[in-house]
Parts: sequence; structure tokens; C-alpha cells
Amino acid sequence: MTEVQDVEKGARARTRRAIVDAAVRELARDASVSLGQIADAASVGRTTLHRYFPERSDLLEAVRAETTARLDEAHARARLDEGTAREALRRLCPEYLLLGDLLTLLFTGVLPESVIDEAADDPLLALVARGREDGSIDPALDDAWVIGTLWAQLYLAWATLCEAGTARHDVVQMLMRTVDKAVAAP
Amino acid sequence: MTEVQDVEKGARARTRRAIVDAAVRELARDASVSLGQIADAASVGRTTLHRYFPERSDLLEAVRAETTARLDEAHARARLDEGTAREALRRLCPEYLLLGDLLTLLFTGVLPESVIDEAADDPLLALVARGREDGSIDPALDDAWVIGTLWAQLYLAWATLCEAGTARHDVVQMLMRTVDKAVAAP
DNA sequence: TCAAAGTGGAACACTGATGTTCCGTTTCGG
DNA sequence: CCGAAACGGAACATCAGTGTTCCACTTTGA
Repeated sequence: MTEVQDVEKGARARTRRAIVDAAVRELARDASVSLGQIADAASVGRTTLHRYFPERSDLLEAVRAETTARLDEAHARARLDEGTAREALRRLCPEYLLLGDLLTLLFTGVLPESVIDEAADDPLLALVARGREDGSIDPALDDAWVIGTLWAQLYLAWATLCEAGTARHDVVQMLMRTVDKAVAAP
Repeated sequence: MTEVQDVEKGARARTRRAIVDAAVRELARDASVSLGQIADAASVGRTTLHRYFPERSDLLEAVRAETTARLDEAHARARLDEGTAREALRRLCPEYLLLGDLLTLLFTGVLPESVIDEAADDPLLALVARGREDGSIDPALDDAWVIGTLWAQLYLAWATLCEAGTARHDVVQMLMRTVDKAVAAP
């Protein structure tokens, strides 16, 4: 039997990617954007969009899958289990910031919050646990609060990048500094 | 001529309040909730809702006004200009947390972000400026970043209160501790 | 080159939200 | 107690988004 292909070939792959990318962009701008606007943003006919994603929920599922994959990539690039937990956390910040509009989707509820839990909670909980062993994380804060602080400050960083004209480098510096100080043991 | 009354009397005031309260609650649950659902949540007929707020935008405007008023109240209760900036910031945290669902509306974009700017930025900027003078605020962080950190952690605190079974007192403690450490001068 | 694959647009039915009108009933205040 | 104010529900027109079908036009690759 023919396996369901994650990777389609040639034109189909390009079109599909254009649609998903446009969906992420437009959904970040307005969570209740119409499929017609997404199709326009992808420079594609609405008919074609429905050919790839018969229902709106199918498109959202593709965006969810994209998000999960990008989260996994970020974890891999940050090499969470190398060096001290503190170093790993510093490496993770700029990687997460590369998620871009996907951060908006995660924070505005376009995607269910469970996406964060399923894709990111395990590696982050392990990271926090490691940080507690070496005594570098504030024992007065919950595991969930420590991780939540990372996400909350990350959203601030992304919002700052989008709105103000603050340079990416400065934003990353403030992000790492704030998270580090907030969760570090006194 | 008869002045437009901010405060209506008797039955009208009660009904109006029930509708606005229900709108805040339901909009926090789902930003694209229908007017029918809001009317149901307010135990009011949809006709009645339209009698008070002819269009959806009129209801949203009332919610916006409510938010601004509640923000002003919070600032007043926190007495931002008494004591040190650090003390004032500690007093402000639990007051802001009392905003409840309004925090969700501010963070999910149901209300334009300008609501925060217009109602809260002036007092907060003054507070941060005062904190800088006495050297208690980290000079490596922007004014906007300091204020943004407050809001970001506040949203984490509210989300923690809603989802998990964490006690309000513990959430307030972690919120004040995290904000304090994050923005304090080293 | 030529058929298959991919695409876009027009047209259609369907649905749910919105805003409005009308009218009978309930509630409240003088 | 009684009239005015407030209310709820039914019905209606309107509108935008959705999902579908059909057909003609490109692009592609064997």
C-alpha cells in the first residue's frame, strides 16, 4: 500500500507550504481571519485552498503540526541537556524567539494551549529539574511558574520585536537577563 | 437639556451591569462569542441586549470603558506615589490581579492594546522613573520592558489562578517575587 | 508534443450571526 | 392600584463565511 507522505513533491509541496505559511501569518494578525483572506495572502485561489484543506479545521491541524515540529527543532538546536541548566536556558531563548508568529498563535489561543504542554513541557520540566539539582533555580517558585515565566517573557520579547523598533539583539539580551534573574536562586 | 447619564437608575442600571459583566466573562472565554450567548449568560433576551447596545461595537465600547475605570481604581488603591517605588509595585500586583477576566481581554486582543497604553502607561512610567532615581531598577532594561514584564507576569499569574488549583495567596507571592527579582537593580 | 496534473474563477446552497420590528406579558413606581 | 417602563420572544431581511461543483485555462514532465 502507498504510505501517506508527509513530504509531497514539487508543485504540491510548494503550494501547500505557501498556504500554511500564509495561514500562520494571517492568523497571527487576526485569529478569525477568513479562508478567503488566507488564500489571497498565499496568492492562491480559494478553490485551491479547499483542495488541500477541505475544512478550516484541516488547515488549523496543519498549523498545529507545523508548530509542534518547529518547537521540536528549537529544542534540538538548543541542546537542552548539554552544559548547565542555566546555559541551556540561555541558548533556548533566541531559538524560541525564532518561532515568530507561531508565538502569537500559541498565546492568543488560536491553537489550543495543549500544544505547548505536549511538545514543550517534557523537555522543559527536565531542564528545570536539572536546574533544581544544581541549586540554580529559586526553590520558592513552582516548576510550572518557572516555565510559565519563560513563556510570558518570551511573548513580551516577541511583542517588543513586532511593535517597537528595538533591535533583535537588545531584545534577546533583555529577555535572557530578565528570565535569568527572575528564576535564579537568590 | 437632559444630560447623558453615566449612572442609570434602578432596573436599567441592574440590567446594563448584568449584560456588561456577562460580556466580560464570555468574551474572556471566547473572543468571538455571539451576542446571543452573551444575552443568555446575562439571563436576558437578545432583544433586550440590543435595546441597551444597538450594535456589537457599542457593547465592546462599554467593556472598554469598564476596563479603563477598573484600571484607574486599581491605581488609586495601590497608592502608587506613596513609599518607595518597590513598595508601590508590590501593592500594585494584587490590585491588578483583581481585574480578573479583564486581564484576559487585554491580553488576547479583544480590546485594543491601546487601552493599556492610555489608562496605565502614564502612572506606570512615572513609577518606573521614580524607581530609577532611587537606583532600585535595573538600568539594563528599557522602561517599556520593565512595564511589559509586569504585565507578562501578571498574565501568567491570572492564567495560573484560572487553570491550576494554586491558591491565590501563593500566586500573588510568586508574582511579586518574580517581578521584583526580574526588574531589580543587581 | 501532448496528456495529466494543477490551478483559478464563477456559481450555488447552506449556515450562523446580526440588526430590526412588532406585540403580548411582566414589573415597578407614583 | 394602574399606567408607564421594561422585558422576552417570534419573525424577518441581510450579510459574510463556508463548503461544493463545474469548467476552462496553464504548467509540467514523460
